Amino acid sequence: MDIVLVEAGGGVEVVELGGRAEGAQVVAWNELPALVRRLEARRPRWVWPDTAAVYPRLLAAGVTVARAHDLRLAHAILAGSTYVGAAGEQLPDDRWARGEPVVVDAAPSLLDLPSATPAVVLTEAVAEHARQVHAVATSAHPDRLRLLLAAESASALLAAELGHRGLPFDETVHAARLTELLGPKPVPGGRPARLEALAVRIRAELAAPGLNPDSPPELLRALHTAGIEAESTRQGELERLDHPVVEPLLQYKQLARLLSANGWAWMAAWVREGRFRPDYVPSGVVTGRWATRGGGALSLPKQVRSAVVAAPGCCLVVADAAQLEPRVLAAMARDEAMARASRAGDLYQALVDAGVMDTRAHAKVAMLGALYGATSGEAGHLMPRLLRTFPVATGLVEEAARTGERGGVVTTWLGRSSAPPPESWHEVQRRASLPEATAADQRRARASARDWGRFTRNFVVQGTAAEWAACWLADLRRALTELGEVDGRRPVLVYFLHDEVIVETPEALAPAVTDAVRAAARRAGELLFGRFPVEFALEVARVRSYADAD
DNA sequence: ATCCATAGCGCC
DNA sequence: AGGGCGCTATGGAT
Repeated sequence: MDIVLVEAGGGVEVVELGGRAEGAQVVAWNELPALVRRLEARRPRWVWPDTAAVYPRLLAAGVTVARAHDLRLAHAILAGSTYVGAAGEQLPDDRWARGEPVVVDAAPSLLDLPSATPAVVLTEAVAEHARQVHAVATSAHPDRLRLLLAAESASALLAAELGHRGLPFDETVHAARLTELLGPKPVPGGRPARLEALAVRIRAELAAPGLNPDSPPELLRALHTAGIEAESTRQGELERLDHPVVEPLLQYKQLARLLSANGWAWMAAWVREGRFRPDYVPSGVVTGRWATRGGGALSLPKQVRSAVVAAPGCCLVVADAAQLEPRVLAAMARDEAMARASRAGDLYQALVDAGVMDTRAHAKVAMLGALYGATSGEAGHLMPRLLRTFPVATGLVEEAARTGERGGVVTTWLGRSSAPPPESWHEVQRRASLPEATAADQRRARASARDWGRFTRNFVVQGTAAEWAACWLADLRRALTELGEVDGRRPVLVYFLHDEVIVETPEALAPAVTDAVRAAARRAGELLFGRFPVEFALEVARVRSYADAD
């Protein structure tokens, strides 16, 4: 059963599609939670313009829903997908994908406040939904697209739930860590004591009294003045220098980074009542990965993870998919040899055991090089062996690269297509083919063609890996609701990071959660790739603190 | 005062 | 000359 829900005026309009109920119900926002709770018992799919605009308000009222169809996210996928044929032309209105108002209910008066969320009349939402259903049904892969849209919408629900629930975060632990490393919390705008002490040493070593080590240009000039030849102030380059300033400078940079990215100000802004609540943006990345807005949740440094501690009586089940992208590539390419390696557990070690690579480190560099399009250095050197060993899998990414170099569009396994290159890209290519083109024009064109090729090469793998992860999440989210509760607490997802999840659970349910996480990974593999025998290995840890997970 | 690009570093 | 991001501080431009 599908129920379409749109915001209308000060409330919402709700209608059941294909149901017996005549017409739509109009309810005020404060009546909505009760209505949703009542209808949810019938396990509907909620069809709405934008999960991010509606669901947080329901969560705030204590209401969760099991299934949804996000018209905005679905539109973005379908309008660009090469799987969608002529029906795609009926999805021209990009306002759907951007979450902008599609139709405004009434002529705005001077007193109307601008709405933060799209105003869509019910008939428009119903019509858009019908267009999307038709586009899927008439596509080259209806089953894949249906799976993708379901997983995408489930991700949207989960993203709102994660933002609402937050990641358990012990401010006392983090504050103690900051004080230990940086010194006591400074006055606003001031430098912590340990950082200031390092700055003093740096200035002395470089004989640069007024130097602000936070300024890369200033620092570079000071290095030059001191007779140190460096091209940049990057860590990797500083490490190679032989000079007494290097040690305090590297320490300074590391601590300054901690202070600015995850210091006291960060904690005050993003941690409340023992929970870190970032703002997740599912599909915020072109490849379909999640992004975040504020809080930097997708780069929670290892240094900070000791403060992520489960509530009393609970523990964290931390699971991450080992070498997800190569496994995904093996499956989508139907590469039997690489699939065999995937079943060995550690895919990189399997390459060593098979005599393909001499060390695990080399195997990893070579594999990532193939996914990213490395041409030089160590990875470039190891590439020929990989091409010979896995011609099918590497052939798939090579082909994706060539498509991109020609300015073409590539598509993930479930049907997300890359955007075509911008007009400026074509312009560069055109200029190089003119009779009067210079050698520089041609060099530039070749370089930008290769750049776009590396993008499309990685897009198909990174994008399909994101699809696997979304299916994994969706199944896990559902499975966790069936595990019951202990002392009023039930297992819940609290974090997601590309190929890694954290479930906070009562201790007693941790074994069941571990099973559910593994079962969900198996099911995700089957949902995407059927019976093709690729194994999606998980590393699962049961810990009190996130820092103990690896 | 505010916007924008860059450098640098964190994560996958 | 290795893909995708977010974030902060800086410094020049407006």
